[in-house]
Amino acid sequence: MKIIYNDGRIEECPKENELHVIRHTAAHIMAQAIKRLYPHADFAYGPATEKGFYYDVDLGETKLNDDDLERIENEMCKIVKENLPIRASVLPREEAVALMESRGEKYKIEHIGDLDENAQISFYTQGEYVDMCVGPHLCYTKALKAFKIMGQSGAYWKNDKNNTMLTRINGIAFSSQKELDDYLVLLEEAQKRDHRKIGKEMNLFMMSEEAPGFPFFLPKGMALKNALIDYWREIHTRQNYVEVSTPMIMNRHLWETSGHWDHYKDNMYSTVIDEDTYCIKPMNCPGGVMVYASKPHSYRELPMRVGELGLVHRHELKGALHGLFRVRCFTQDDAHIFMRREQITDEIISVVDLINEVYTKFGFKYSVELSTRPTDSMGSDEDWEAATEGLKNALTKLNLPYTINEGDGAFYGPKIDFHLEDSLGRTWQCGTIQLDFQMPINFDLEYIDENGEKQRPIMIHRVCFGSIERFIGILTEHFAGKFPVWLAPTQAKVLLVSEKYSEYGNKVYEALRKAKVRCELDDRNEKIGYMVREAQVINRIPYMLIVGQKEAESGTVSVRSRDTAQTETMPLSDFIAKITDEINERI
RNA sequence: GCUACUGUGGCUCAGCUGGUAGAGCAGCUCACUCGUAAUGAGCAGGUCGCCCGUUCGAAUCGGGUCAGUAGCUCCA
Repeated sequence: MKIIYNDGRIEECPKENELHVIRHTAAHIMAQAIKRLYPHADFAYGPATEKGFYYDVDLGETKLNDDDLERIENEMCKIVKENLPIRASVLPREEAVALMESRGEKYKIEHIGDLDENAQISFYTQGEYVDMCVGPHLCYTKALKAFKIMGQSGAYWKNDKNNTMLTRINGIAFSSQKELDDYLVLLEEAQKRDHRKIGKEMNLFMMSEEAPGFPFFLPKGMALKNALIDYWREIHTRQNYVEVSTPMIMNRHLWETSGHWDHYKDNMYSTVIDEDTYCIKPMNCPGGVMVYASKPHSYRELPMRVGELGLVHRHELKGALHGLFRVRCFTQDDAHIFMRREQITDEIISVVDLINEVYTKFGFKYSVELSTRPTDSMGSDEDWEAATEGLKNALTKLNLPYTINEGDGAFYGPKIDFHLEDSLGRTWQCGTIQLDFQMPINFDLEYIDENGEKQRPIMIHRVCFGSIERFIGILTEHFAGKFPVWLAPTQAKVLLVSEKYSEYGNKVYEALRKAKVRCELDDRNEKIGYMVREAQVINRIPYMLIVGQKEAESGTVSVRSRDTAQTETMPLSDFIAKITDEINERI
């Protein structure tokens, strides 16, 4: 595949850049199509992305509907057919501005203003269309083989909500029609794993118009959540964490001390009690801090690891809500670690190890970000510097690759964030480790050192799952609802071949219950195929125990596996031993 | 909060240009007592998210509002 660079060179495209160039050219061709249909369109940015491409365009008062998008796509096809040559050119700054002015491209002019003074400003031309762009691009419009417009949305100029709202039209492009078709099939498959859909099918959770963003956990979802919590308690006890529970509602005064009132009040729910303002906790830290402050501490107690499964409420913008991924109330598997300065690196390493252990257990791939000081924050530059260095040191020591997310830290400290992918490849922050020098100052926390002197502890705020709700969403999509036995809401279901065997079926069911297996009995007058389908396909139950004459006579069960659809007949006691082993796999 | 779109029985959906709703699944009842991805028949279930308006008449048109979807902004 030949491509043209902005200095006019035409060369073979490195394989790894092909898709990017194809998508970037697709963006230009789309812009050209838009300009033909809407001559008043002003273009902003139109990059290739990881999945496709988009162009942000100012259409003034014009609103687009689906038919309009189809028209744009058709016009793109025409441009491809016209097989226009794509040419590059470079202009000095003034001429570049003049050219863009003559074409009424105000965003491009503003863009030139943002560029380095000596920057070469290059343009790509195809037919009547000219775009300011560094390239490279395909050499002919016909070289674009496969693309599709996927939708539109609003987007702010320069991603700043104080700027004009532009129309973002996004699409996907591939090097062949087959790859495009494959991708669309993949998308369909991914949608089948959507936790909102599976959550409904499996009766895990529900939402109500009466409580937007506040999920209801149904019995099945609660079983899953509790299994996850059991696991969490086991590993945290092993790591010498203790657990507390602190109040959901506390006086506004406390939130002023912690700094939440100043930095976070737009996201906090509050209420009036006896003429005083009380806030519903958006975070657990002040509670944890109060527990620490409730008595004096010796350096011998440090590091002190205090866990709390805290239900927090945050007023998130309604447009941001998304199934279990973005909700207004969620359970944080929180912990606050109080420690001495010299313990920072070791503690962070041990928390990273723990998070890694958990994610590895589920087979998750994750990415790590280091988020630094935001504009709206508190504390001295030195403390922020030291805290950020502390996190960096730990990451370096662990040899963990990470990217830096400038200005995305918490208002009280920098953080290491762990991101997990959903079925569509969108990433969601789950685990986070935040180093905090501020809260101990605000609450005047101290411990007595080996010389009998008062010292200020440092705090870590950390979560593994992040939000149990979000984590369950990720888990659901990761496993497509086919949870491992130890997590599955229902682990085994007894299916009767006919009512005649209900006595033996009940015996099997009771034996399973006694063995602490989460189980059900299907004694409806239905064909076995019907019950199997429901248990395996809809409810995704790991084991179906088919019970009929044969089994009743021999004291066995026919075990059908959800994952292999194979059946194996074994004595009931053998099955109980087998499933008990699998339930214990969580440890 | 912003942009576009969507909103019909528990679930998935049909209902063309306005004449007061239809299917499949699930549920219930009955028959069949059945061996591993849907047995058959019958019954019941909706003032079409909500409010206002246009009209002789609105699930269908207009406005508002609430909720949801995709993305933006923001965030676990």
